[in-house]
Amino acid sequence: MVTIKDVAREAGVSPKTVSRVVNDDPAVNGKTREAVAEIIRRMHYVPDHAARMMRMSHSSVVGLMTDAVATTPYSVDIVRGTQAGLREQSRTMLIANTDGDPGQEQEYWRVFRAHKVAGVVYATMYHRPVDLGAPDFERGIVLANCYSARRSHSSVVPDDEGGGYTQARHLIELGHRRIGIVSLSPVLRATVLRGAGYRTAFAEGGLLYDPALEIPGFITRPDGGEDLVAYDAALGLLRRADRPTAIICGNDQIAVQIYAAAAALGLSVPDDLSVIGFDDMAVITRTLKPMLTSVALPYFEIGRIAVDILGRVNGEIDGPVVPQVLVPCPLVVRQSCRQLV
Amino acid sequence: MVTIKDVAREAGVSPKTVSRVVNDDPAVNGKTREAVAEIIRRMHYVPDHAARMMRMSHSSVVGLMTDAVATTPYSVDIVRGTQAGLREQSRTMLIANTDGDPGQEQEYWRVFRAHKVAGVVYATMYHRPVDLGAPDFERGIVLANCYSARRSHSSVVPDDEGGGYTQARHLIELGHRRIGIVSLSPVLRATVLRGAGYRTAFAEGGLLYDPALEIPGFITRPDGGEDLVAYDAALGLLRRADRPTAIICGNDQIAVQIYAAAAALGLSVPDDLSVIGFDDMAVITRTLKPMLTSVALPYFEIGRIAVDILGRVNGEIDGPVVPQVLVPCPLVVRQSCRQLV
DNA sequence: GTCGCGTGTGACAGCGATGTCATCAACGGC
DNA sequence: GCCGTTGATGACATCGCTGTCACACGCGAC
Repeated sequence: MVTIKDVAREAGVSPKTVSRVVNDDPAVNGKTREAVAEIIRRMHYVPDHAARMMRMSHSSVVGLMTDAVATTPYSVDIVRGTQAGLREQSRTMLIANTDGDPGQEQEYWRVFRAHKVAGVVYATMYHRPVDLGAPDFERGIVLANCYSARRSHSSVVPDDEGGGYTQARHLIELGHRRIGIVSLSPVLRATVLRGAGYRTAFAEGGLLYDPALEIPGFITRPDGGEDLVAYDAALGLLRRADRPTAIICGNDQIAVQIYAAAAALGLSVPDDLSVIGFDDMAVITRTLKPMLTSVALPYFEIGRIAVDILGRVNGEIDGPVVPQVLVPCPLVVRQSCRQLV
Repeated sequence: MVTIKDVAREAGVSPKTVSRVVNDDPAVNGKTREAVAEIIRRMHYVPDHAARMMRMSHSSVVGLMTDAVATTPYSVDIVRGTQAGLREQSRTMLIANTDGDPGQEQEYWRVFRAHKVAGVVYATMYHRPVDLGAPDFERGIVLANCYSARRSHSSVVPDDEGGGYTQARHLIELGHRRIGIVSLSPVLRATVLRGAGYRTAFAEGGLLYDPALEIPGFITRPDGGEDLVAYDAALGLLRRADRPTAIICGNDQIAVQIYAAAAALGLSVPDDLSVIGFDDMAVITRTLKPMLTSVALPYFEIGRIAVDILGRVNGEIDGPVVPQVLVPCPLVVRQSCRQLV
């Protein structure tokens, strides 16, 4: 390994001067700076992170602690967003996947402490409350896609209520008056919040919210697993005499089954039935025929913003430390919803 | 921060003894060990990674360099597998996403050098050749889901040919004799390899390979993007007088469109048409009605094995350094293929 | 009593970087 | 010609940890 001393010797200056050049200290003569910089390039000198970190007693690495985010298709974009945010700060990311196991989580908190990470983004796969169990960790922690019931940390979460409102509003604007809903498991926070959004939009549009038209598309089994029953839910809705002209889905997977149910009944999307998804998972929305209109979960943005907030919490970036950021869920219009005359 | 000296003072021993306890050096009296360990627990002492790394001049962190793996639903499992492998070695992972930009990649090689990472897993989203452009990096590098055309590094790749063989073989064993293929873009290596697999299985089963029955489901646009045209491809196949009884898909997204095309023609899966996918993306395979039989891309295993090979390359794990590992693609049987009488 | 040996422990140096403070040359003002 | 100031550079200590080597002690062999 080539060290600062090697460079210093080669350049005929002291190590401290090389250090100054590396760190853009203005108190270096232009000529010296040039010469040293050239030698650094030539020798491929890269300052040792460990030594630097030791001297400066904090690292340029941020920890990303997740239950399963980094490893499931649903919310990987949080990772991408986090990484993008960190890149702007020339930082890197140490990633820890706990698989939801508290033992592993405990272990990784130790790792993060050992690495003196500059902060931690704590992300979850589902939008839900978390309890961090007071890890004795001195640097900032920001929650992404989750929030602290005790309000102990700042959080960045999707605006599920707004997302639900957007879904319903879009259909209402297209002229739909009978709207069915095939929702996520009722135990999820997202379901509750979006339900509130639906009602607001319905009320605004002068529609009545009819509980008979809302059916869960997922049911949670006693063992914690989930069964996707959207197909049957959709059949139930579509066989009614007063068949809805549009269906709001709790996520894009539900939409897949609704397409199938509609096809089975000889109904065409969007001519006979409009469908709007949630999540905007490219793999599904762009694969279905016709392509699925959906409301996006802004995971990339969530990650990015979490990093920003983390900077504020640590006082490295100017700006207020807000307790919670609601990130809007934008509408992505494709071909699955039709304007009623 | 509580340091080794703090612990030493508290325990009334020298820092070196504390160090011995932390590192399980047997040359410590049982009583001393107990006492020191207790104090360590009580004070929440965590050895400083930077200092340790500096002293020992290598890190317990492995770099994961990817083009987009960490951030796309397709191949995130490589990340999970890598992490799982590292966990067994009590290591952690520094993650770098280049978005395919050589400038970023260059930058991250520097970061990895600065961190003195113990090695690098270089993973790509698609199975393809790569040219690492000789980064002056001293520790081991293992390629995951890609390989070096110049054979300069060990690689771990999916056995696409075997996967193709498995798809075809499964259908043949179920009695199918006319099998259509809706493949990935012909420019992909996977397409070529799987094609070879199909032919082998066809030959074994005494079937003729009919080029008219193989149609691309994706086409690559001049701008590099891809268009999913599997729906039309499927219609073409299914409207033939000598309609195939089964279709092999290049991936699971293609299967979605084939389901749709079949439904449009009033054909039922699997009664009138058997469909077998590739990739085994849970979001799709378990969402379709009926659930999709597919051949899995063993991304998790690839990541895991890559870490193992990395250990061998670095001489930390016993075992031969093989130039390439082909990881089998297992068949996952669900409900989309039917036995012909 | 001396020696050798094994066991447990500590003193000390040094890994590579940087903060602090000292040094030194050049220069303008008196 | 002297002094204070400014600008550029270097000497040195230090961050937390561990490898090396030395030392102290107890014990058995001669």
